[in-house]
Amino acid sequence: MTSIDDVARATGVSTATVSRALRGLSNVSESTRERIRQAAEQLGYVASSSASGLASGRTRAMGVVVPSVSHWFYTAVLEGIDAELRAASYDLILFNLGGRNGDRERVFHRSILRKRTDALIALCLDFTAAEQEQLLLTGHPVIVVGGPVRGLRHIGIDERAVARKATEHLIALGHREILHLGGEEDEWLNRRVPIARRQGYEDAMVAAGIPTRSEWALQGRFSLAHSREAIGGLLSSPAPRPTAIFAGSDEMAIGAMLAIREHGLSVPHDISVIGIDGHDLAASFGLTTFVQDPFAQGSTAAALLLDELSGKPARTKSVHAPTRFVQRTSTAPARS
Amino acid sequence: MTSIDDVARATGVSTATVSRALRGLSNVSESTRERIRQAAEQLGYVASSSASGLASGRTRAMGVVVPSVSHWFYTAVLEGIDAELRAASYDLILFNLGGRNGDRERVFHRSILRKRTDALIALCLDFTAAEQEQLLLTGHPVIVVGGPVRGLRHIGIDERAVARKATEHLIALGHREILHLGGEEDEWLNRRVPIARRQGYEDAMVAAGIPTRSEWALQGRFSLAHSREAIGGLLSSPAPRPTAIFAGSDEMAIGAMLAIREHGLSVPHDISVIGIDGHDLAASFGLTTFVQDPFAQGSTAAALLLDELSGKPARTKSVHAPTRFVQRTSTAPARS
DNA sequence: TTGAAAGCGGTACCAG
DNA sequence: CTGGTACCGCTTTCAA
Repeated sequence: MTSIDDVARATGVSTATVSRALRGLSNVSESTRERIRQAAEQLGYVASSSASGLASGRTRAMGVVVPSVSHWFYTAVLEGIDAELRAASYDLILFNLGGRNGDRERVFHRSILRKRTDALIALCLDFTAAEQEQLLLTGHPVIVVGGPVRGLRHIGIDERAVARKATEHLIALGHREILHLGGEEDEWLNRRVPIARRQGYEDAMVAAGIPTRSEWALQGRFSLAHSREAIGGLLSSPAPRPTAIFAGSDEMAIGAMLAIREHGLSVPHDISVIGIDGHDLAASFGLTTFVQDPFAQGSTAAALLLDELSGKPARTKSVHAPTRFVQRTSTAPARS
Repeated sequence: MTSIDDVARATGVSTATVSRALRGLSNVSESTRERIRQAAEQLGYVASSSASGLASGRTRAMGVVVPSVSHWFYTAVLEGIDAELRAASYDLILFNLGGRNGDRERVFHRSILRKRTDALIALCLDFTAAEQEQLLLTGHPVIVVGGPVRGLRHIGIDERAVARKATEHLIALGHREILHLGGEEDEWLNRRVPIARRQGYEDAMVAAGIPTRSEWALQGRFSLAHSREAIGGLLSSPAPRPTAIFAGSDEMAIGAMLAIREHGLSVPHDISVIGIDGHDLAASFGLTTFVQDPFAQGSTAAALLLDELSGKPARTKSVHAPTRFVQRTSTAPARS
């Protein structure tokens, strides 16, 4: 493997100059720089990240901690982060907590703290106090994307407010029998998201003076299949039917729509459905929803950290990402 | 940041011994090892990956090159790889080529070759001769998951054979008017996958003596939305309708099913649909398909590279991953 | 079983 | 603008 010495030898300058030239530092004459560049290119020289990391204390890599990689939201954020990092030629190290059974403990200890990254982005994760302490100990800038985490700044939509607005849309259409299909309020994830969305629903109901019924709080576990089953079960039962459903995510909303159609009912004629997210599939299903832009959230977060790494002052406060209401064909006025 | 010297000082042994003890090498007495372990734990010491990488020549990280991260197949493979790496406490560095406009060139040069990884897994990518050469130059073991690449070993299903079997299923049901909804045969991806799937379709048709029609080769671009539109367009036109559709992926198949239903037709009564993949959504839509297991493919690939890194002899030949036929409700006998 | 010391391949400070 | 040269923090012979 060709090293910096080879390049130095080939060009007749010192390794110090080669290093400076190749990194684009200013104090190198253009002619030397060009000569060095050519030699490096010709020899196929690429600096070892271990060596430069050790010497400079900067790894030029960013860590991204995700609860899983197979959900629309996570992958979209990941793409956004990646786009930004790629532009800055930073590498992306993926720390997958691996769902509920991939022990966080070890991932945390072995990898994240291994000084392999200059900064960290966490997706929709809640951290224990101990974990947060460890994170701060690394001295790396950290930011959370997706769900608020006490003690850490984050960027994400105002979950509760958006959920409220979505529910209000249904209420404004004259619906009062509104079911809430919620995500799992589970410990290993950031439970604050599904909780906030449920609360937004309740806010709207309370404000409109509509009583909520416990049997109309269904669990869709953020999954299309589970939601389909849950709503299917309801429709098969003799229980009273809602005239509208507010789902805590588009995937759940679509699952509900499938179930409704399978029962020979029509969306929105018999039951209106609204979601939150702006999932890829939403348009294909004609789902009315509040669209958020996870790609932008990811790239914003990455850009922010990159800025800090290059010396700009840190912004410690959290940011609310925008959402946009998109009316499609899954919601309609309640039949009187 | 606590370094190995701190631990050495705290325990009164040399850094060499600390290093050996913490890495579990055999030539350290159990008592010393335990003492060192405790001190390390207590001080919160974690070895710097840059330093150990530089000294040992091993980074304990694996690179994964993906064309994008937001498709079912890629994320599933990624999860599989990750599970394996996590178990071996290897880190995963994600190299996202970023679709068609994220310049591969730079990603390749700057990152992959930066000696940041010990091995490389490429998903469904075709490489130029130059790229392959660079890969080999790194001296790292490489494997491809998903689509065959000339010159590199790979693990993936037998695309052509599976496509043929899927089509034969339709033929066996008495269908002759079979449309093929194919993926994009695009340069920046591994075009061999969609091509092989189309060829499998043609193989089956030819073998059954059924002429193929050019107007029944539609482009679904591996996307649900595009497929829905393509099939929707066909059904809106006065063109003759097929009695069955073989889609080159489940996502495309589902798009087709949506379009068919939107046109007031029934699946499978009016049109049968079959896919390939075993996508998460397939079950919810009752899609008959050939299921593959990308998670397993990913973990197999990772395990194989890990083995080689730990000295086991390399297996240079490619492997065909298994598929499983799953009959659901989207296919039925042709009406006579 | 343990220690001493020479690197690993760059970076960055200090001279010139 | 360029060169000399201590490190960076760990691994790995080689000796003891």
